[in-house]
Amino acid sequence: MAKNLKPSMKKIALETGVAESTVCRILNGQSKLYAEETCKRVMEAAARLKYRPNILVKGILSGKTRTAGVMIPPTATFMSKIIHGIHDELLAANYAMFLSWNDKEIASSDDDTELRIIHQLVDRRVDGIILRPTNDLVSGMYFNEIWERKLPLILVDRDIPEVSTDFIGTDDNASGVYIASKFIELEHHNICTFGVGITVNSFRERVNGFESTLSKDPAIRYTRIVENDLATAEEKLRNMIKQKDHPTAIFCMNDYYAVSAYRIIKEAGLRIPDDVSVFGFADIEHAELMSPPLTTMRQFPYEIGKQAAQLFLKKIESDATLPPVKLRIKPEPVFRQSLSKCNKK
Amino acid sequence: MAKNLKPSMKKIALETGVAESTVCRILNGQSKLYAEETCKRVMEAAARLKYRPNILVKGILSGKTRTAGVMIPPTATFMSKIIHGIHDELLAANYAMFLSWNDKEIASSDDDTELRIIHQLVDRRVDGIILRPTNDLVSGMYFNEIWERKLPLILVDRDIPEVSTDFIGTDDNASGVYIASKFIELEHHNICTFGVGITVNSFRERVNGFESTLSKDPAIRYTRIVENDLATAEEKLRNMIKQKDHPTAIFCMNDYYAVSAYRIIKEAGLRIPDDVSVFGFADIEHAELMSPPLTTMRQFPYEIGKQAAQLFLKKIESDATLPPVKLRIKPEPVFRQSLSKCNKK
DNA sequence: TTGTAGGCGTTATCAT
DNA sequence: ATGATAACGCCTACAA
Repeated sequence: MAKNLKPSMKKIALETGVAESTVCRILNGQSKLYAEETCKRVMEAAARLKYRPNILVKGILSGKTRTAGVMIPPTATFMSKIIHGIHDELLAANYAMFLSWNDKEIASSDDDTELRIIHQLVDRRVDGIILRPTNDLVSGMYFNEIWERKLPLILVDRDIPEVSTDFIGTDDNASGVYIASKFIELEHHNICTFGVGITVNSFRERVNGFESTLSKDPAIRYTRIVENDLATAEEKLRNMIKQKDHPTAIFCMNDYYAVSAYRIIKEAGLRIPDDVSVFGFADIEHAELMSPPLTTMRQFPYEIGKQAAQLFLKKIESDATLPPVKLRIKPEPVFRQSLSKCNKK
Repeated sequence: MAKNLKPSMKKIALETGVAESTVCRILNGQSKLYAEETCKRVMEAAARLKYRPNILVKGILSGKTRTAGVMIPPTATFMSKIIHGIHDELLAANYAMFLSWNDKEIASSDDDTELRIIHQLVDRRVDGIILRPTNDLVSGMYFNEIWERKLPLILVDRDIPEVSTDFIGTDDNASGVYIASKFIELEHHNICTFGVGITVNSFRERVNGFESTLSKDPAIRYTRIVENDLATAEEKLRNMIKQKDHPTAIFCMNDYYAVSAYRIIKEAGLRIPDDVSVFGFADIEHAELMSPPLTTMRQFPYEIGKQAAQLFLKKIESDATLPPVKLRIKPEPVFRQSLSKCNKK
């Protein structure tokens, strides 16, 4: 009977006795060209067969799939919110989103996950890619696969400095400056940073802004604890905090490290903020529930996602090669109870 | 010069002076059929042109895109973990994942987001769909679009009872039974539930198991507070808790409602668990940080996701129509400090 | 107002 | 050991 199994224009054409091109034009809104009677028959058949266009074909023909490849792990709320922003913006523009990621922290040379994912995306002819670099040592290797194909690439949250790509994230440097100024304003003179992963650009920027501000005041004693792994960092902080002249103010590279710092400070029998002030970064949910509630910087992940997707769409829909955009959204301090004026000496 | 802009088999064929079908076979691992020299030339050209196969075409030809449509909002950690499980399993099988969702709670009739998303997926010819129903009133409408095309559909977290589809989730009924038994064991005689959204099947199951167990003991006084909106539910609980004979044990439909219950109990000047015991559901992160730390049921979202994806793959890769699977993973109680023996009377 | 023909990139089939 | 051809579903020129 019906030769073709799946609904297609050909099948509609066969059933209605018109040419495929007729079906095509009617279904694509050029019905005014045709006799009302023909249109009706075609539309009716399409509805009856539950016809849906095959976008894969359009993709082949036009080279545009209205699809974005997104490589961001939804492992923390912060990241999920970025994805959320991207998603909403893409959906509004009727784009679909592939989501995939490699959540392994360490870049073992035999792990080709990133490459496999990029190939999955390229082979499906996504129009571009939005990704959050894991750290700047690894990711670079795979970027070639993207650039070689001249696919728009938008980085979020973490920039890769050596490379001129579009980037949407937080103004980390300014944040570091802000927090340092705050510590100075509160008369702290013995200060340290605490965190893991200096190969992550956002952390580096925070530290840079922070240190450059502190260094203006020669009376300040400063120690940087940003190690390659948490255990080492914790060990260092534990040792410092035991000393009589321990730091009175700690800038934690993010709120998770602040949780860790809290524990170390409390174990040493010190109080927050009376003995040690703590400033976090990111404003994760339980920052508010910590005791005392953590003072931290609130970022705008949903907004970052939205902006990233908007830029993505702009890049795609203008054929011209636009110069790379770097957008750093200013975070907002959230003052709670982990910060006070220096009580010491 | 090179006529075609993008790398393709045709282009490789042109550059190397062989036929397209030759290129095709060599690139698909049938090189032993050919002269070494030819293979080398073709491979070299492919590498030089950075050739990547166009999977869209394979999709058209084979009807298989190695792609899943996933409709789950990564709005809570629980859901992100489900997505994580699905992702890992799909990636291992070299499937790609479209992710999209409608996070509007209320089903306004002019909101066609769900339908639009399903069309996005269908039009891109996904091999099947994994989704978490928002509630059983709404989603049904759109399922037709999926069934009509005989696409495998796997439900996660929330089943839709009237419908015989594959489902992977938590054993909610057994959980309700368990918690009720626990309350009875702790000699509570005045008990209530607290939550929002009885049109959500998982909640209904929890309540069913809970109530059916309680009803075996006629000495127990029981009130169900499961309303259509949070404000109403809170109002009811607030009123109850003020009474002299307030409930001494509350089963919250999930941990978020437990947060709300905690506040109401504390505002009434009562202590947890001395005056009122609270049992949550889901084990969200800050359950542990609440004061007192919340006793709750831990679910296994990552596992749910993995199982869902495995089932998805099984459905797709066997042509036969398998009977629907319903898998309910048993959650695990996590005892912390919000639960105690009844002190009253 | 409608139809025909060719092509997009790949593969399977049937030659040579 | 290699080529030619048709087909997948859709679209665009170019007829008629």
